[in-house]
Amino acid sequence: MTEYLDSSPCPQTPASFSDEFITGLNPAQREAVLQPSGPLLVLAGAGSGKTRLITHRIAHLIAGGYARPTDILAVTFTNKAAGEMRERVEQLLAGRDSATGVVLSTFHSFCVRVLRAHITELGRGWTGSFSITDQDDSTRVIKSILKEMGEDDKQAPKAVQSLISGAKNRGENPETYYLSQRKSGRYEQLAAQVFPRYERALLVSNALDFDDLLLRTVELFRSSEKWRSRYHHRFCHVLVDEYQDTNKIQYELIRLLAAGDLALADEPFPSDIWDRRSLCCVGDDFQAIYSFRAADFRIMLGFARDFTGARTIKLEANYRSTEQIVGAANALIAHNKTRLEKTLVSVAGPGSQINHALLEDGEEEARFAAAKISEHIRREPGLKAAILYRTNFLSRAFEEALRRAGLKYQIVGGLGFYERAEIKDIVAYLKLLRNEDDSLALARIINTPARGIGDATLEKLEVTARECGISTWEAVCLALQERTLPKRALTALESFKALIERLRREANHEGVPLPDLIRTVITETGYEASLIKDKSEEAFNRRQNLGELVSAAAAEQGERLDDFLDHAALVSDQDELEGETSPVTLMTIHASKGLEFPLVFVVGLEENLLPHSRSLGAEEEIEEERRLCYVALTRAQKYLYLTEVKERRLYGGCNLSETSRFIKEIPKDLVDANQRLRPAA
DNA sequence: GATTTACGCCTTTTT
DNA sequence: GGCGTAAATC
Repeated sequence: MTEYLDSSPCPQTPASFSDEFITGLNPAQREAVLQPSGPLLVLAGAGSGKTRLITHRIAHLIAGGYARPTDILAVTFTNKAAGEMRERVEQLLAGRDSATGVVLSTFHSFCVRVLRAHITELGRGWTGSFSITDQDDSTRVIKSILKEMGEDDKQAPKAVQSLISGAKNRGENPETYYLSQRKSGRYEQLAAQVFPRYERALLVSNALDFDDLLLRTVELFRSSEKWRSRYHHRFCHVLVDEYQDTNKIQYELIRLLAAGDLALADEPFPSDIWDRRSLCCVGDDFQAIYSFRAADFRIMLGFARDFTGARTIKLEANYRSTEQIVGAANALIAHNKTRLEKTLVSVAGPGSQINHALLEDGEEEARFAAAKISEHIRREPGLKAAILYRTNFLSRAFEEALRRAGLKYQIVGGLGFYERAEIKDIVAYLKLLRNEDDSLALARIINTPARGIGDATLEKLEVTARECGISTWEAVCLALQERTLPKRALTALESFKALIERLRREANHEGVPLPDLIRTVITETGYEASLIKDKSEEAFNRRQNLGELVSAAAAEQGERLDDFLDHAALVSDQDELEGETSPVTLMTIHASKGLEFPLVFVVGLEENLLPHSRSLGAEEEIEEERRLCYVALTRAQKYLYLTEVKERRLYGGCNLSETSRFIKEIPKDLVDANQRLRPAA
């Protein structure tokens, strides 16, 4: 585990002025790059060169002598964004300085590193080998707590999980949440009851959920003067990407890093704290589409108030899209009340009109898209297209139509590699090897493959564990000692325990390469044998996936088990979207943020779909849907098609559709509404 | 303890 | 209309 803290405090006076990294930038971008100290908010409109700005700023800080690479922390929301930025900074500095020391990571992986090094000092019982619990597992824990409480509502686990997650991201703890929820709805009351038990369950498992990663890091910095000040002094230059998507905890973390001790008091910071440091937050309130995940773009709107002396720079030149597309997006977003003043101007020049088509039904809509894409590609070979929709179930019809049209496509979303059952199983074994108290991992694999330890046995072990306040693994050891279970169960448990201990010795043995360890786990546990026995095609695929897991471990030369597990927990499907080789990409609008395509279809532009029926309540929700539509439109570079349907089939039934209000908010003169599906050739 | 059948669900989801 | 979970059966 690499530690962050090993360097002396930040310098420094600039060695020499360098204008090397501002050539080719527009005046607003230059201003943002050439501001080496102080708080800076950059409002970066869609397609305004945000990544360019961040990477050039980092390069300038280093090459200009304002900072050493190790003084810089840049946080993003996805591993993909972090990776791309690292690559570009390295290119910019190629041959002279190295960007290797720059800490460029996601909020979550940054926090994991900090916590692996210091979490014991929180004194709450977690150790540095804590497990990371994903959303799926955390819902599972909540489900079992609810079951114990005699609550068997099917929606409850997910609802409660999201309420608890929301509460944690707002900085609430079980006590404050309980007090604030006395008079609220059913799920809220349930959540208030589950919350403390959930927290205890994670602690006993020596596990942290995604929210904890942020929360406990903030807790550590708040409680430990030493680490707060060490990290504050270490990172004099902090950059935050997608600032509109930060939540309260992330904001608190940024404050602690930027201001150190001063962040504890609820007072404005004196301006001299910025003498040798900077905080640069980059975002676009028009693209805030994650409030359902507790992100709060009002944090960004309050930047100037929070950081006195802050400068705000707007990047309003759009290099991506034609005038028509930018015009439509501007007109649409103008209908939102809560937003900062900002008008995107296309510098890409005029293009063709936006196309709007009203089709009979979903099938015709799909055929229309496929036909138009073929037509465009015939005219401009190599053109890349995207089909964007609000909800995943819309993808089906398009897949079918694209297949028939002979167009290759890729779908973003769905099950990621590390979300597949067989991968999660093997990862669960590995987690258990590192952290024996991980009762979630243990529950997952204790009878996978089947080894005669059934639900009844596991249930008894878990009850004992709960009653004694110990982990399930400890309960297994206890049961074996006291012989408190039927003979058959004990025999099965005995050999399970021996298996895990054997594997653990293997894992702790220095010099065993990780791929070999994973191979051993796959074979020794009988996992592979059970897949070989199963003659189905699915079992075959699973074996292939496990092979990929071994290759993934082999690809990272010399990676340790700890790092591999962290990687597996924090990597997402989004990150794997590389090499857009297919001519057509299908995805939700959410997944498309940050991407661009010459040809874009935004489909299903109907009331109840976009805006979604569940968002029709409050005005704020409609505004979020409008921002979602804004994100969709601004993905397009040259050609944009908006489609809707007269009759939409939902869950078997047929529904008459109504044109989305967002279509009506786009000026008519920008739109060619006479698009028809011509009979297929 | 494993296999089958029926029931009930159906927004988005950076980590 | 299709999928995943959960009770019911062998």
